Amino acid sequence: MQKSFDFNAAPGHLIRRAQQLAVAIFMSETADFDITPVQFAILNALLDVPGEDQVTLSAKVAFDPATLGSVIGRLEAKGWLKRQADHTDKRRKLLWTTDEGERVARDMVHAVNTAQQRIVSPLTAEESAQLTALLQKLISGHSQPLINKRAGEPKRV
Amino acid sequence: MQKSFDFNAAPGHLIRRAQQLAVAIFMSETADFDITPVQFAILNALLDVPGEDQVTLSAKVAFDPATLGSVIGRLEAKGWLKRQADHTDKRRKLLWTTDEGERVARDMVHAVNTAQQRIVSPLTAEESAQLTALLQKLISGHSQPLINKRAGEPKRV
DNA sequence: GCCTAATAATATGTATACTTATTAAATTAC
DNA sequence: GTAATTTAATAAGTATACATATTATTAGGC
Repeated sequence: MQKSFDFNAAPGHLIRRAQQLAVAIFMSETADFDITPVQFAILNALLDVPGEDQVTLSAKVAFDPATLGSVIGRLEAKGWLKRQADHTDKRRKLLWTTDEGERVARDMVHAVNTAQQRIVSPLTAEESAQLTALLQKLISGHSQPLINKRAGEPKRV
Repeated sequence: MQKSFDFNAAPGHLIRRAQQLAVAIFMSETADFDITPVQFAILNALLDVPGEDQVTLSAKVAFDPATLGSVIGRLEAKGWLKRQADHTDKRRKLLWTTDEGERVARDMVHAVNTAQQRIVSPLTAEESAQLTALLQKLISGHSQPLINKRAGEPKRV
């Protein structure tokens, strides 16, 4: 009772633990595919919009562009994705899934869905829908500072 | 509409984004202290139970023990925490905050509370309480597989 | 049209996060 | 009471995650 700060009631702590669980469940459900949640997200996004550049993709799946580069490098090494220079704008590199990458992503969808269900399995269907709605509201409410994070923060010199 | 998998409705994706936001908000609120959420959690836990060993502490704040070791190393380097061998059980190392570590942790409590409020600021008070309750239920519902993760998972050979 | 701004990608460095392996010490099995 | 098991901590390796810096290229200001 003399706690300086109660972690069990702190949203930040609860979210961190939920994230731990979600990743662990995802990894156990997709163990046969040797892939991470982040890698699947990229592959999946490219199924919808093939030939996207890295910056646009990073915004869509909410990744840091610097991190995305290394993740893409691993996906390329696995042969699931290809990088190709844009002839119109030589700074950009466009991304495509390979045939195998596409096959793997589609084969995984069932396991990914199972993982999502397992994550919320302690909740009732109604509670699960509530949680989703609350998280969506929380995220969209912060979308401004996320997008313009750097511009909004004063530089410490 | 031809999405293979809809991330915007997937709990795993929403939780990951919430975690991103929570960390970013924590870091911006506590920028003056040069500390991370994880480091504060450890310091704070030691205020309540000084002289705890790393394994017990890692279970309490839900960290991987291997990760905890490196985090503690950084806290020790900053002079906020001390490691001391247990004379009864020489395998164990007991942890104490230093005077400065304790002072920093207490000075931070206000900023940490502000961060927690900012995280849920897009929600009403009622929604925020709902989210907390749902996350708590989700986490406690998974606590068994978390604690006995290795024992519960069949080894792939 | 040229010089400056901004942008895409990469590189670098720090900090989680987890797995597996290793080492030292304690516990248990017998 | 010694051997096998278990445990605490550390080490090594991979994968996010982000800030900052660098490089190449494009766009804008004039």
